[in-house]
Amino acid sequence: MTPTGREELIPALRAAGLRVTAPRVAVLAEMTDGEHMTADQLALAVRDRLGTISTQAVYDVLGALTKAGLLRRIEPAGSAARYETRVGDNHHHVVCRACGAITDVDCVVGEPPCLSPASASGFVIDEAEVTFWGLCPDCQTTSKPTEKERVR
Amino acid sequence: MTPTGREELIPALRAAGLRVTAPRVAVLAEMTDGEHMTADQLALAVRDRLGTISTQAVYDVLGALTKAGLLRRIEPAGSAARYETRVGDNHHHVVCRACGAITDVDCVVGEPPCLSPASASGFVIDEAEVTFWGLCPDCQTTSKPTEKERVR
DNA sequence: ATCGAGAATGGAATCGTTCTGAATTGGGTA
DNA sequence: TACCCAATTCAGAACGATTCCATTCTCGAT
Repeated sequence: MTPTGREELIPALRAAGLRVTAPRVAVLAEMTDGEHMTADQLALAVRDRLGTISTQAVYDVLGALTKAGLLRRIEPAGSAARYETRVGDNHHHVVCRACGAITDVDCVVGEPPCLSPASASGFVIDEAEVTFWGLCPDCQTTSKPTEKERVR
Repeated sequence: MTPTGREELIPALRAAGLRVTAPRVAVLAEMTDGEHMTADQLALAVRDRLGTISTQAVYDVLGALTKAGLLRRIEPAGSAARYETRVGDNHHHVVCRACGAITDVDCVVGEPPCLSPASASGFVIDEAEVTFWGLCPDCQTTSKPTEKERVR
C-alpha cells in the first residue's frame, strides 16, 4: 500500500506523460488498496465499484502504467501476471505454494541489482529478481493437503 | 550439461520408480544436450531425431520426470516453461531480455535456501529463486533495437 | 468549439498448457 | 513364454491469459 491518495492519482498520471482517463484513474485507484492483483481481479474490482470497463482496456491501462513506471508487473510461476504500485525500490516477494498469496519482502542486500552473480557469462545484468517460495501462515496450519496443490 | 550418458538414462528412470518407455528415454536424451528447452522445442527435437511423439506425451513425460526429480521446471516471466537436468544443486539463471537466452548461474551464497528474507511475514520458506535479467553477449552488440523487444 | 492523436471497445485469434477418454504397452506374474 | 493390469501414450477438445485488429470514442491542445 503506497500512501497515494485518490487526489494524487491524476497528477501522477500527468507527471508520467499520460492522458487522464476514467479507466486509468479507476485502475490506479483500485491498485492502491489491494496489492498484487491480476488483470482479471482488477477488471472485476473496477466494474464493481466504478461502473464498466472492458477487459482489454484493463490490459491496455496496465500496459501503459507499467511502461510509464507507475506499476510493476510480476509473474510468479503458475500464476497470472500481477501488478503492484511499489516501484523504484528494490523489494522482492514470498509466494505461498498452497494458496498463491504474495507478500512483499524487503531486499536482503541493499541497492539494486541487489546481487551480482559470481559469473554472469558475459551478460550485462540490470535486475535481480528474487522469489521466495513457501507456505503462508494460514496454509501452514491447514493440516489436510490443499485441494489444488501447486506442483512446484 | 550433466554428465549423464545415454546408457545411464534407463537406470535413472528405473531408480526413480518410473517405467522405461521410448518417449521418456528420448526426451531425457534430448534434454542432456540442449538445456533450458521448452516443451515445444523438445517435441520437435525428439521427432527430428528419434521418430514420432505426441505433444501431450511430451507434457506427460516432462510432468512425470519433474515430479520424480529428474528434471526441474523453470518459468521465466514472458516465456514458456523450460526444463533443465541440473537438479538438486542450488543454482539460478540469467535471462536475456532481448533474445530470451537462459544461462545457469552458480548460487552466490551457498546452501539452499540461499537467502533468508529479513522478514518473511510468517511464511515458512523452502526455496529462494533468483533470476537475473539483462542482455546476453550477442544482444549487447546488436545496435539496432531487437524487433520483438521484451516489455519488462 | 474544433480537431487529431491517443485511448477504449468488442470480437476474434493465438499461445501454452491441461483435461478427458480411449487405445497401447511395459514388466511383473502364472 | 504367454497373460494381464496398471501405467503410459495418444488424439482431440477445452481452457485461461494475453494479444491483435479495426472501429468508435474522447482528452486536451489550439
